[in-house]
Amino acid sequence: MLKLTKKTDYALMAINYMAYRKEGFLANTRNISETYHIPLEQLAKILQTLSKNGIIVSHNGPKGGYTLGVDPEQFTLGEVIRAIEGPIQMIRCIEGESSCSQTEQCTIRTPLIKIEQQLVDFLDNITIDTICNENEAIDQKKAIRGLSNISP
Amino acid sequence: MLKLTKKTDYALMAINYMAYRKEGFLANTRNISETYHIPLEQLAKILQTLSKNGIIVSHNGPKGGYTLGVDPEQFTLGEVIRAIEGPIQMIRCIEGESSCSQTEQCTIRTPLIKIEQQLVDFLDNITIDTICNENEAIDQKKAIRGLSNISP
DNA sequence: TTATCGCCGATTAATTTAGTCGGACATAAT
DNA sequence: ATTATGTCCGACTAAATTAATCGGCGATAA
Ligand code: FES
Ligand code: FES
Repeated sequence: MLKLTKKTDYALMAINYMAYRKEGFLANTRNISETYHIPLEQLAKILQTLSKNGIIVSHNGPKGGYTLGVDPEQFTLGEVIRAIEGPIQMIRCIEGESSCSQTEQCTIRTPLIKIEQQLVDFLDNITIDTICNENEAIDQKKAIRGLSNISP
Repeated sequence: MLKLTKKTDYALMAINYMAYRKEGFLANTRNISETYHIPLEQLAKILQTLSKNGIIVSHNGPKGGYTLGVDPEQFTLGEVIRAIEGPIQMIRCIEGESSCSQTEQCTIRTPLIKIEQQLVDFLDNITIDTICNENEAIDQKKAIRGLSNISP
């Protein structure tokens, strides 16, 4: 049903949690886990993946945690999905690898690849702030914007 | 990974098989199954579902089979997906039913529903002929169009 | 030097998707 | 009428994917 994975859900929540925070704020796994009732161990894994992909930045040791590593207004939903779930693919039979028994006579593959590309473009045009904007952090955001508008 | 189900794949292949056929042509499950190497029993199920949704029309008895029940230039990919896989939903937590343990404090649900709606609109604007056009049936199609162009 | 954090591989459990089985009903041809 | 060939339908098993857990390591601020 073209569903996003629960992992992606969690990832987006975590990113949202970190977005538009004060300089120096560190989000740790436990806090996020408790805030959203996400299983700790699983969230840890997800954050590690995000970190490995540079989407968030890790700070080790006690009082450590994570910081958002990208600009919510530049970074897109498509990239988050790819980081967590791997490449976006509507069709399952990729050229070369793991071809299904239909690959030879499949008539719908080529046209679906084009549609898939449009889907990817669509997701790559949805910035993270579209998702983060609808909650309380919006106030902080406005404050930040107000500041940066002083020196145009 | 926003993947389409194999069932949908099969459904699209079958629809493609039936599209732009001569008046009176009946496609039977066995033929389609052998042409594309789709497991017979499974294809049968899929065709029954399509039939129940009016996408194809069934003709019982020997020499029976199926006929396309919709206009490939009017009918969309979104409707096929819905017929086979149920409603398109990126997010898994639907209001009321089966709420996950995050529903209460989930910050990403509302914005994702909007994005999901855009996705649905996108799929509802892709007509079946976009998928069927890229193969040999195109000749037949042109012939049909040529005929109908005689009397504008 | 220790308690608190992130890091990682492997494993198990749950859910979803794929494919199968067995038997009913419809009908055209013999 | 009987038969062969087709659709129809529910329940079932198998495979694949996703969700969640476990156990132990490494970094570092207090
Ligand atoms: S179903 Fe595998 S290539 Fe189309
Ligand atoms: S994860 Fe269930 S509502 Fe968002």
